[in-house]
Formats: sequence, structure tokens, C-alpha cells
Amino acid sequence: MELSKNFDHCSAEQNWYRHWLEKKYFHSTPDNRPVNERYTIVIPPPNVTGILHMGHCLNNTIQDILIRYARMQGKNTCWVPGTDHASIATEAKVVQMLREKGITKSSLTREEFLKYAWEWKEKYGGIILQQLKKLGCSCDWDRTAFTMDTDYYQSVIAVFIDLYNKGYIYRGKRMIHWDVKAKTALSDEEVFRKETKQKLVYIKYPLAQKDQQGNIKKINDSITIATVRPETIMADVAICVHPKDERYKPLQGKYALIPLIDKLIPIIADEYVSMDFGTGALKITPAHDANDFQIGLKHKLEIVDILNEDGTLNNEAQIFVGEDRFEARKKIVKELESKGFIAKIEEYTSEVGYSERTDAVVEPRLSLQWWVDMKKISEPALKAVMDGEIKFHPAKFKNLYRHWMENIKDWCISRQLWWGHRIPAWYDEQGRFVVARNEEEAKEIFNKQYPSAGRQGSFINVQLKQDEDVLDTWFSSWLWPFEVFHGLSNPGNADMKYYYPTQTLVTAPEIIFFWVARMIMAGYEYMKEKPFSDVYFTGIVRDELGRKMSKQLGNSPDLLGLIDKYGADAVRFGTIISSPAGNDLLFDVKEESTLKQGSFFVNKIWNALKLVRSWESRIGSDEPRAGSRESGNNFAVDWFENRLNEVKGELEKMLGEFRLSEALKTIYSLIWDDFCSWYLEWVKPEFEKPVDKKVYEKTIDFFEELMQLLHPFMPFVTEEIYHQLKERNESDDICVKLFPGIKATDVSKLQVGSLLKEAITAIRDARNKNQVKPKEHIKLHIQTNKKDAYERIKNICSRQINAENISFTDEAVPNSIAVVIQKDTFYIETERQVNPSLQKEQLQKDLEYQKGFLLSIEKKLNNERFVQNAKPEVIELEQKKKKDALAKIKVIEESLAAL
RNA sequence: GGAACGUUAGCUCAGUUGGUUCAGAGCGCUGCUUUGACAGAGCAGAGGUCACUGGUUCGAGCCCAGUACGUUCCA
Repeated sequence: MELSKNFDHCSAEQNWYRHWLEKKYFHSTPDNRPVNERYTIVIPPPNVTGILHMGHCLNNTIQDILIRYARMQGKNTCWVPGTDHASIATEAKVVQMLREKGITKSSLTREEFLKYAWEWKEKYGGIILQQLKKLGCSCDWDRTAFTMDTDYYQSVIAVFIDLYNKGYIYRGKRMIHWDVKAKTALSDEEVFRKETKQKLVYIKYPLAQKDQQGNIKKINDSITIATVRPETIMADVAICVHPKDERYKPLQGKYALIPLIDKLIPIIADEYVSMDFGTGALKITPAHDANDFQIGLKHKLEIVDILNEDGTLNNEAQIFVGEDRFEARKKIVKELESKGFIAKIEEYTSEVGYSERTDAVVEPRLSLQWWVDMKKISEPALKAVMDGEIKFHPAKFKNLYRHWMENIKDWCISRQLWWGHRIPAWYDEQGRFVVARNEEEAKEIFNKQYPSAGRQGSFINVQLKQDEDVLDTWFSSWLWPFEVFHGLSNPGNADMKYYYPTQTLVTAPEIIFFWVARMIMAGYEYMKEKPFSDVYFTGIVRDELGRKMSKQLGNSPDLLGLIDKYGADAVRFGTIISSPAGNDLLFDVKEESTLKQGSFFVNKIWNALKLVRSWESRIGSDEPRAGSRESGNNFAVDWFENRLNEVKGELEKMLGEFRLSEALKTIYSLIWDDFCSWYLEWVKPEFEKPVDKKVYEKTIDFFEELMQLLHPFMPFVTEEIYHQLKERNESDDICVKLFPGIKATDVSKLQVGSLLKEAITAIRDARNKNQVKPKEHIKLHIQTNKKDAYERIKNICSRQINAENISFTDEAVPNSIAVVIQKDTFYIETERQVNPSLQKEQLQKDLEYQKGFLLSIEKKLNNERFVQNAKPEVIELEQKKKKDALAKIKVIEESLAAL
């Protein structure tokens, strides 16, 4: 069949992916292969609302490379795909969808809302999994998991109950980050800080003091504080100064009056206050600032909360009730100003926390939340990473991990949402509660726990209400590595025994705490074993301006569009080639330069295929005629065979160390440079001449092996070419073809190959510099003591440099261009007159370089301390270098003399 | 304010136990080459005081200290 001019990625991608699925190549079942021949990855579950962006592309391409590589090594590979339910994001989507239908969430019951949510999930959720197929990901789709699958759900609840019963989960009023838009608590990690321009308002508080009778008397003086949150002054409970601050010493123990509401508050002293910020006097607002809350606890101050959950002011504020906090801020400044309480207003820039999800300014808020006491479960997880039981790649993330784990804070796990795992806590009217799997059980436990005098026996039907909140999504995804195999819901099942612990986790460093650390904790807590052996951290994908790609900025390219335009292979190439492990990846959206490089590469391979296939119809005799132009081909075949083996060894090492980008670069160069630019040129028959049978067959074999090496990186084009190279039997697909073993390399052949390449390049360069036209024939005379080596490569060389004759000589050839390679001299004889001064200049330059080189070596060797201290090998090497340099200098000088 | 990481060619990055004159790759750039795989190509070339300052060493891009700048994380 005639080959198309170019590789048609659209049809190849569709056909081969369908074929692989039909053959069930990606499906894994437990068998009797030993542990070291199994390779399992669980996907970092993308958000069920997610669509494919650059981060996913990078992350999943890496996983696919690892999985495909392991599969081709004959391992039983299992890549489990799935999604997480993403409470906040999904709920936001559903609320928005309902709003478009004119339905508000508050008009629905929880059950009604969840029905809509599930409908949405079934219809639109998990699009990303379909998109991963376009990328070529070889997941075991039969195992697709979801964090709200029935069993999974129950396991999450079971873990909550278990941790509660162990005393690891508690309920506590704590200062939390509150998202006033989503009306939910956020964890530290869901808050990001941005430099924000603000106004620092200096407010004068009138002073007062108690007289001996305890009556308050106003003093005709004031104390000035600086704040960026003037709307919270009504919640002030004290003013705090530094105990050593001379300015305020007389005021300690006196009182101040909150402007506008005339509330009396004490002036206290605490070292927390910095004297040089603002006025050195700090208003204390425990309900609305985390640090103030701590001071409030220390000084046993009251707590006045003036904000509603939506960020509007409540009755406690007394004034501006019902106004939004930022509206209130403006109005209050105006009023303070009009009443003369403002001393001055300054521009001020500081970091303000914003909600990762809604971008609302985060409000510090006191709230009753559920917490996990992390210190109780973190220890084995820290140890596992520090001891190397679990390896991080790159290892630098160990430091970060340790720092976090050693200073670990409790984890707020409740979220004020409906979509998710509902907290299994049940309350009575008095707010007493128990934790149980369901209402029945809750009642039973409740009756035991609170045997009340008013009731008799345990059958009294108390009215219990379940907690309205759901659990943080991470509280379900930390079970992912074992619960996708039903490790908790069906303990000890065959899959679990076979696949757990998994091998490699591939994820972004930004979720090292959210997810990686917690999975390790859950693994040890519940499976008594690590969840994975290696963690590969990818870089963060940035745009050409260095900004992190994010939905908010909208700076992630349309991946499906790119796959359509360049092909999945090119997208994978472009992504991997520019992403060394753990380093950020700058993806130039405008130029798409690495994608172009990828598609050019595909084109190059396709054209090599076209060349090789064009030889099929003109295969000649088994052996080349002795002395014919083609007889040198045996050397080309020998050389490439060794070169291939050499690179295979390098690749094995790189892939074992997760140096994927480097591995891809190596294959790229092996194919483009060694195979296409050198090997194919060396064995290429002359126009319409036959090709040796042996060379043809070997070439097909080489090509096939190259495609195998490349397949994990670029699965589609390699599968297509594998089938274009020759007829294949049913089920003979590259996707599942085992890598052939690595043979020993013959270094001497590689050395002769290098000599050949070096000679060709040098002579071409000389031709170029002396303006000898490519079509112009030359005669080459070689002065060497390595005739044998040159005999083997003579034929190839003459074709590559367009020489009509190559001969050996013992002396300089007059009127020729002299080129020195290693210790040999080439004399290029052309029909034209050579330019001796140009010649001289070239040789002189070469000579100077060599002399400089020699000098630096001699300097070392004449240095007594060097000779004393350096290792014998190093000295030996230096001596050899000296010998070589001397020989080369001699050769160059002879050539110069002959000019 | 604390911590981690980084700084090598115009751009993006390699440089793995300190030892070739070691300073590399890809892209980009500059010449030359257009009918037999490929101009999405071929051949060749130019480009860098390895952030700065000291130190250790016979020898430093690599090790140590400090400085500057940058990024990220935590307050």
C-alpha cells in the first residue's frame, strides 16, 4: 500500500486507541507474577468537574510513559483511573446550573439538591476521563473509581467514625478561614495570598479612666490606633500596647471608648505588639483576627462577633447592621471622618488571603468545626519518607515534607456544603451528639451515652438530627490508593493483596500536604503499609510570562485543540521534552514551539519510513559484491547495532531514575542524528540501485526497535509505523511487545564510528570553508598509522564527502587542503588551486589550541603537589593526554611545513 | 519576618560522587544547499568571566561562607 505523504494523526489515534481497547491491553487482573513484576499506579483523581488542562496533560503523560514502559518490560501493569467528587467546585457548578433554571439552592431540600447534583455528575462529570483517552492514556478503564461510589462512601464514613472513636477527631471552636461567598470554612491550603492595596486608617479613641468609686470618667485626650479594618472597631474588646513603650506607659490600665458606639474597652499591654508599626497601639478584635484571638485567650477577653456568615454586619455591631463588610468599611470611615475621629489615612499594601475557589477575601471567623488531630497519625508517615521507605523524586522535596510534618497543624475537615460525605454525627435538641454509621445506631449509642433520668430503658425514641455539613474532599481522597481496590470496604480481597502497595505516584508538588502526606498517613493507619514506593513530583506548568496556569487566569491552552492540530504524540513530546523532574515547565502558548518540534519529529520519522519502504521493491542479493560501493554497509550495520545497544543501556538507567525528559531527548537524538542523519545515509543505495538484503532486514529491525523505545512517549505514531514496517500477525502490537534484551556493546566499533563521523564532518567543513562545491569531486589522501580502521570506513566516507578516490600516503600532498583529525592528516586534492594562506591560518589556529592544551597539562604534571595528591588514574590520564597532544602538534607542524 | 529552592548561550534547560581546552543540548540566529525520504529538510557556523565576593584544594560550573536578585511555601 502506498504511504501517505504525511502521518495522519487523527485517524491513527482513533484507530489504534480503539484497537488497544478491543484487545483489552490496558486491563489487568491478578495473576501469579511475582511482586517485582507488577506495576501499579493510581491516578491522582482529577476533579469531576475538570477539563483537561496543561497540568493534567503533563501529569498523565508521565504516568502513561511509566505504565507503558513497565508493560513493555513484561510487568502486570495496572493504572487505575477515576475522579474525585470535589465538593466545593461541583456544588458551585450545580448551584450555577440551578440558577440558570431559576431555582435557588435554598428552595430545595438536601435530597432534592443531591438528586440534581448526581444528575449533573452523570451527565457532565468526568469529561476529563474521555479527554485522557485522546491523550493516549492506557488506564484500566474497567476499574474507574469515584470518591462517592457506594463502597467508597461507606469507607470514608467508617474512617471518620474510627478516628473519632480513637479520639483523633474532635469538635472545636477555632479561628478558621471563612469564605463568605461559598459560606464555608477553608483550610489554610485553600487560601492564597495576594499583595493588595489597602488603606491604613488612623483612628482616635477617646480615653477614659475609673475614679475611686469605680465610675468611668472621660479624659480629654485620645489614643490613636492604625487599622486596615475600620469596620470591625465595634468588635474591639481592648487596645494593646507594648509594655516597654514609653509613649503609652501612663495609659496602661486606663480605658478607651470605641468611637461611634462609645463602648468602654481596657488598654492592656502585651509584647506581641510591635512598637514601630502604625502608632504602636493595636486594637484587639478576637472574633475577626487570628492573632487577636490568641491575645484574647491569653488575657481572657470577651469575644464580640459582629459579622454574619455572608460577611454582612449583625446586631452586635449596633450600627450599619445588614451592610456588607466592605460597604460598611467605606461608610464607617466617612462617618468617623465627619465626627473627627480620623487622624490620617495612608496607602498601605499587604498580603490579604483570598479563597482559592471563589476569590472572595477570606474572613477569619470563629466557628465550631470538626478537626483531625494530626500529630496522632503523622509519625509513621514522616518516618517512612525520611528513612527512604517511600522515595521522593526529586529528593529535594523531602525537606519540605519534613518541615511540614514536624510542624503539623490540625486539619479542619468539615465543609458547609451538601455535596460530599455527610458527617455521621447526630445531635439532640440540646446539642449533645454521638457519632454513628446511621440513625439507628446513633440512637442506640445516644441512649447508652446519655442515660437520662427522664427516660426509661434504651428504647426511648430520641429525636436526633444529623450534622448538615460534609467532609473535606481530601478526607476521601486520602484513602484513594487502597479504596480503589476496596481495601477498606472489602478487606483482604484478591485485588488488594495483589496491587497494594502501589509502585509510583505522580503528582504536583503543590499538593504534597493536601494529599501526598495524608495518603501516606492513611496508608499506615489503615493498611499498616505504605501506599506507594516512589513519588514523582512534576513541575508546575507556567505560561510564557512565568505565571502558573490556572482556571482563574484562563491562561491554559485548549488541549483538545492542540491535540487536534499537532497530534497527541506531538503534544506529549512537547510537554515532556521541556519538563525535567520537579522543575517548572514554561509552556509557550503563543509559539507552541515544543509542540512544533514534536510534530516535526513525527514527520521526520514518517519520512524515514517512506525511505526504507521505498527499498522494499529493490532488495538485491544476499551479500554485496566484494569491493563494491556497498560493501562498507556491513560496517554501518555493525556500528548502529552497537550504538543502539549503548543507548538502550543509558535509557534503562534514566527511566529507572525518572529522568524522563532526558530519556526522550536521548531517543530523539538517537533517531534523528544516529539513525536518520548517519546510519540511513550510510546504507542508502544510489538512485534506483538495489539494496542488500541483509542491510534491508537489519534496517527494518533497527527501525522496529527504535519505535519500541519511543513508544511509551509517543504511542500512536510508533504503533502505526510498527505495522507499516512489515506484515504483523494478529495481536502483534508494539503496545504489548516486550523489549529485547540489551547486548554488550563493542566499544571499538563505536570508536571507529566516531572516527568516521569526525572525519566526514571535518572534511565537509574544509570543503565549505574552501568553497568547494558539493558536486565537485575531490581526491582524499590519508596519512595515518591506522590503515585498518580506515579500510573499513573508506567506502562510506567517500560517498559522504563526495570523494572519487581515497588513498593512503606517507607524506604531505602538495597543493592540497590539509585537515588534521586525531593523529591523522587528510589531504584534500581538488581541481582548483588551494589558498595557502587560508590553509595556514586554519592549521595555525589548530596548532595554537593544541599548544595551549599541552601547556595546561604540563602545568599540572610539573606541579609536585598534583603528582603527590591526585589519584594514579588521573595522572595516567594526564600523561596520555600529553602524549596525544604532542603527537598531534607534530602532525600539524609537519603539515604546515609542507605548505 | 521565617523557611526551602534557584541564578550556566538571545530563550528553555542539562551538567550524577571536584580531574581533558569543560563550558553542553534543543529552539532561535547566520551562511551555504532546492527536482529521488524529509525546506516541517540537509550541511556548516557564530553565541557564555557558569549572578557577585571571598574561602577550601595541586585543581571549582560542581564543595563551604557571605551578598544580590528571583520563585515558592509558611507566618
